[in-house]
Amino acid sequence: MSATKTNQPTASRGRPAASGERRDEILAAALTCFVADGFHGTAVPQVAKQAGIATGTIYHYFPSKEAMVNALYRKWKEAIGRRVFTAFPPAAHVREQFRAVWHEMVDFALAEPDAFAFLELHNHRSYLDAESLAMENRLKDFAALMVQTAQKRGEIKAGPTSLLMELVFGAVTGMMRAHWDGRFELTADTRRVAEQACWDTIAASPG
Amino acid sequence: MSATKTNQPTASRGRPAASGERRDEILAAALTCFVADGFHGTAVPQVAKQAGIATGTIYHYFPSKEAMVNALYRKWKEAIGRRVFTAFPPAAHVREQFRAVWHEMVDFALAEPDAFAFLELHNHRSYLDAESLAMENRLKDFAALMVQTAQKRGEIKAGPTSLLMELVFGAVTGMMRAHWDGRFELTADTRRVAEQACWDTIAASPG
DNA sequence: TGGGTTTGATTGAACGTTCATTCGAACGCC
DNA sequence: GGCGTTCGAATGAACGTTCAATCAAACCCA
Repeated sequence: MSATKTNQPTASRGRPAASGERRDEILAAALTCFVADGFHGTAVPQVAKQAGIATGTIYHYFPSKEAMVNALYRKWKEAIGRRVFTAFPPAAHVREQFRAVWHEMVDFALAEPDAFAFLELHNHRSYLDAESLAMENRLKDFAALMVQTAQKRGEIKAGPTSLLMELVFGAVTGMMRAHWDGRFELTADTRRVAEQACWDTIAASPG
Repeated sequence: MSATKTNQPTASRGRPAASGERRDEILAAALTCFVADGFHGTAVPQVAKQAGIATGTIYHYFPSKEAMVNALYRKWKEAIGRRVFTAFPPAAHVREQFRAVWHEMVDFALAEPDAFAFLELHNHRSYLDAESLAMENRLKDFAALMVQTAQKRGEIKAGPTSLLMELVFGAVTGMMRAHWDGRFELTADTRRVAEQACWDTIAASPG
């Protein structure tokens, strides 16, 4: 009948998880919570509960809640970046390059809806650090190169490269949001229409 | 030497503000805070400080923080809705209707950047009530009617009406975000290019 | 191989802080 | 004088974070 302020043993502990596995479980739980309630709207114990672990364990893997959200952001920003970069056909015509990148992005969004929603549907500025924000630009610089090259050839509209890119990024984001909200269904046919529509956005005017 | 737990008088109080004025001041302060830090990232005393009033005064005008954010959302969603509806030329050709609506939205975004950013750049689902969310749909139903009519005439691409609308809404949102992030400048020329690009998104394919 | 030791992952109660909200006193105006 | 408005300290719940205790596994030397 110890009345000490220390904890009493209740369940199994001390068993280490396979390396890196526990960390990923925490990030997965955090993703679910952040997508539902946002960063500030999610409590750390809530993430722990979602992951099925104790609150303290989170701090064994991340020094702070902020470090955790930054790790999560980088993980998925890197994932989508690698996918797009890998799918990019350097030798193909711009129209083909665009199609490949566009479908890769949508494939990613459909395969990892929470990750896509977290990356694109939230305002991260108040808690992401400089390095995390820099990753965003690396992806966009790559896309800018593709667009700029095609602009010089007259295959894509003249005007600020960033404008054209953001119009398409924004369109895809809006499309995915509406799809998840159930405002329309994203069938193979619909995808084809949407891809063509996005290309028409930046394609050199028909005259 | 009163050691009571009540407060001592320090500054002027009790002076009533003109009717409705104080309420608007609070909403303006809340908008600034919510855009910067998000709803959950903003403390009520922070809003009070921004408004230059005491914390308690906020609760004279709003029963809770949640009621406040809902009032803010409705105020600006109604404002942009009224502007778009007023600017809409019912007798004009679809191309002209689209141009009018598009520029009205961008005008609003430039005139009220915080309001636009708050409405479109944040994920509201966790704190908006049903009535607030319903306002969103009323605006979109109106736009859907314009698009659907033109689709039947073959002036706009075939496909889910919502898809085409969301592509354009998303594109405009992405464009404004990039503009405010300083990724390009939104000059009169750029606006013209962007408007045409958005029209090309939904316009019936050149063939 | 076996018994003692070290390692480090895990726990959850506790801590100090901050949050949304309350409330009684103070104030200006009718 | 009383009513509507304003104030800001008080309140208790919830927050992010800490940490001593715990135990399973890995390790070590016989």
